[in-house]
Amino acid sequence: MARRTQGVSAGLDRGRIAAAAVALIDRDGLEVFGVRRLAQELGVDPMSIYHHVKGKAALLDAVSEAVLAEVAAVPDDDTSPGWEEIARRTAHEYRAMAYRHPRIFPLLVTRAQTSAVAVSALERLVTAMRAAGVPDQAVADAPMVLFGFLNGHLLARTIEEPGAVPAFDAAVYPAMAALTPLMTDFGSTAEFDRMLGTVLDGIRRRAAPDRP
Amino acid sequence: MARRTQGVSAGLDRGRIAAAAVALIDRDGLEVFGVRRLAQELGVDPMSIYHHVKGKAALLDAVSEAVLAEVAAVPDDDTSPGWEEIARRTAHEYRAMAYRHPRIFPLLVTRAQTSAVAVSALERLVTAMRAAGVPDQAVADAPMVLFGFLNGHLLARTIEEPGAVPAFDAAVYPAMAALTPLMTDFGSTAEFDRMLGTVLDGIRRRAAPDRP
DNA sequence: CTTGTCAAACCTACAGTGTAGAAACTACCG
DNA sequence: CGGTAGTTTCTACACTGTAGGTTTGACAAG
Repeated sequence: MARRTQGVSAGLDRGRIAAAAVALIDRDGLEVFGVRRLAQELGVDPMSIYHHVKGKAALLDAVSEAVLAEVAAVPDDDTSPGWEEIARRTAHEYRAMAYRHPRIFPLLVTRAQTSAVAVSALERLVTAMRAAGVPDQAVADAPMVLFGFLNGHLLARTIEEPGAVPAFDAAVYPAMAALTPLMTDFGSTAEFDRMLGTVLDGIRRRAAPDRP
Repeated sequence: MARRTQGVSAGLDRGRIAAAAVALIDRDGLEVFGVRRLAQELGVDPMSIYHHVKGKAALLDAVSEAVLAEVAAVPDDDTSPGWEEIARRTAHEYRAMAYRHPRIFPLLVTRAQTSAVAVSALERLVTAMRAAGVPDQAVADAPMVLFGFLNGHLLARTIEEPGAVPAFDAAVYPAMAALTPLMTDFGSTAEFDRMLGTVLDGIRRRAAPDRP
């Protein structure tokens, strides 16, 4: 048992701890995740972690913050993309993150998101919408509607096993059963894009209220 | 300490246990909820619960099932409401349930919903849409989009303390800060109705694809 | 070189958890 | 009366988060 000696630094800090925790949860899942396991993975005493993170709740905050930070960079490559394009790209980045960390995503959505990366993503979208002359109320609502949908939808996909198309009893639920052939792309990019498009349609409708 | 004698029935069953658990979580919260507390509330030994429910996970399943069952009855009072009306009513029932049990709702959305009440609600909506001649793909997508939004949006409301309007630093996030006056109805019925309307607009657009 | 201070890591211990396994008790059926 | 089935309780165990105290090395001042 290779024990560390006391007092000598193990190079721990919030970032390294969070990164290790992310990897560990990705591998083994949230249910069995704990301070002791994480410490073992880091080759460190469990209590050492508590010198950098206040408690388990703060540890999970750090994890969700680290994962959310991955989605920060929506590239501003071309010239002022327009708000729909920004929304679409951000949504796809967000989705990619969720699929990269399916066992962490439930953690993300059950915590309030006030971190800098989250807010700055909203700021970018909202700025573009105002620049396009969208009415203020529609602008204010748009990110809430969009991320409401994203969180709920992606949560449903990350909970289930991948490729789990539900089966409905045709005798009791004939309509649902009849539609199951159209749900076989459950979890696919195409399905996501279609539903995202539906939500964006709704937002666009409110963005230009002088259309029928 | 009034102990029960062994062997004599305490009238336990899955339903009573679930109901007590719901009340307990509503009162004290999910974090401190446990088998021992629940047993004490029921005046029963902790292990007695395990004879009716397989484990803690199954117990939480029962809780979420019980809460979801509250939303079962969307009244069919008037004559064939039309799918938009059905969707709107179901959404409001669902929201009311979420606000009745804010500490349980996070549990609901992190579990796959295959229970009878959940599916039959979908069946009703989907049947109405087909009867209205909506294209099949739009029908199949509609409940996923709707409940995706509902779960995500309501989750965000139930996590936060009620009436918590976020404050943004105007120097860093000018657009978000400028819009905060329009977010003061955070969590209100009016806000919900507006955003629900946005999503339904999107669904309606896909339901009638021959409009521009 | 000595001494003091500080931060980082470790060790110990404790209350609390979910739950496996067995024992105790009642009720019913023959 | 005896057996059997069904509930409830008892006991015990491995495990959790974490409070409190101890050890160690690094660095600066005297």
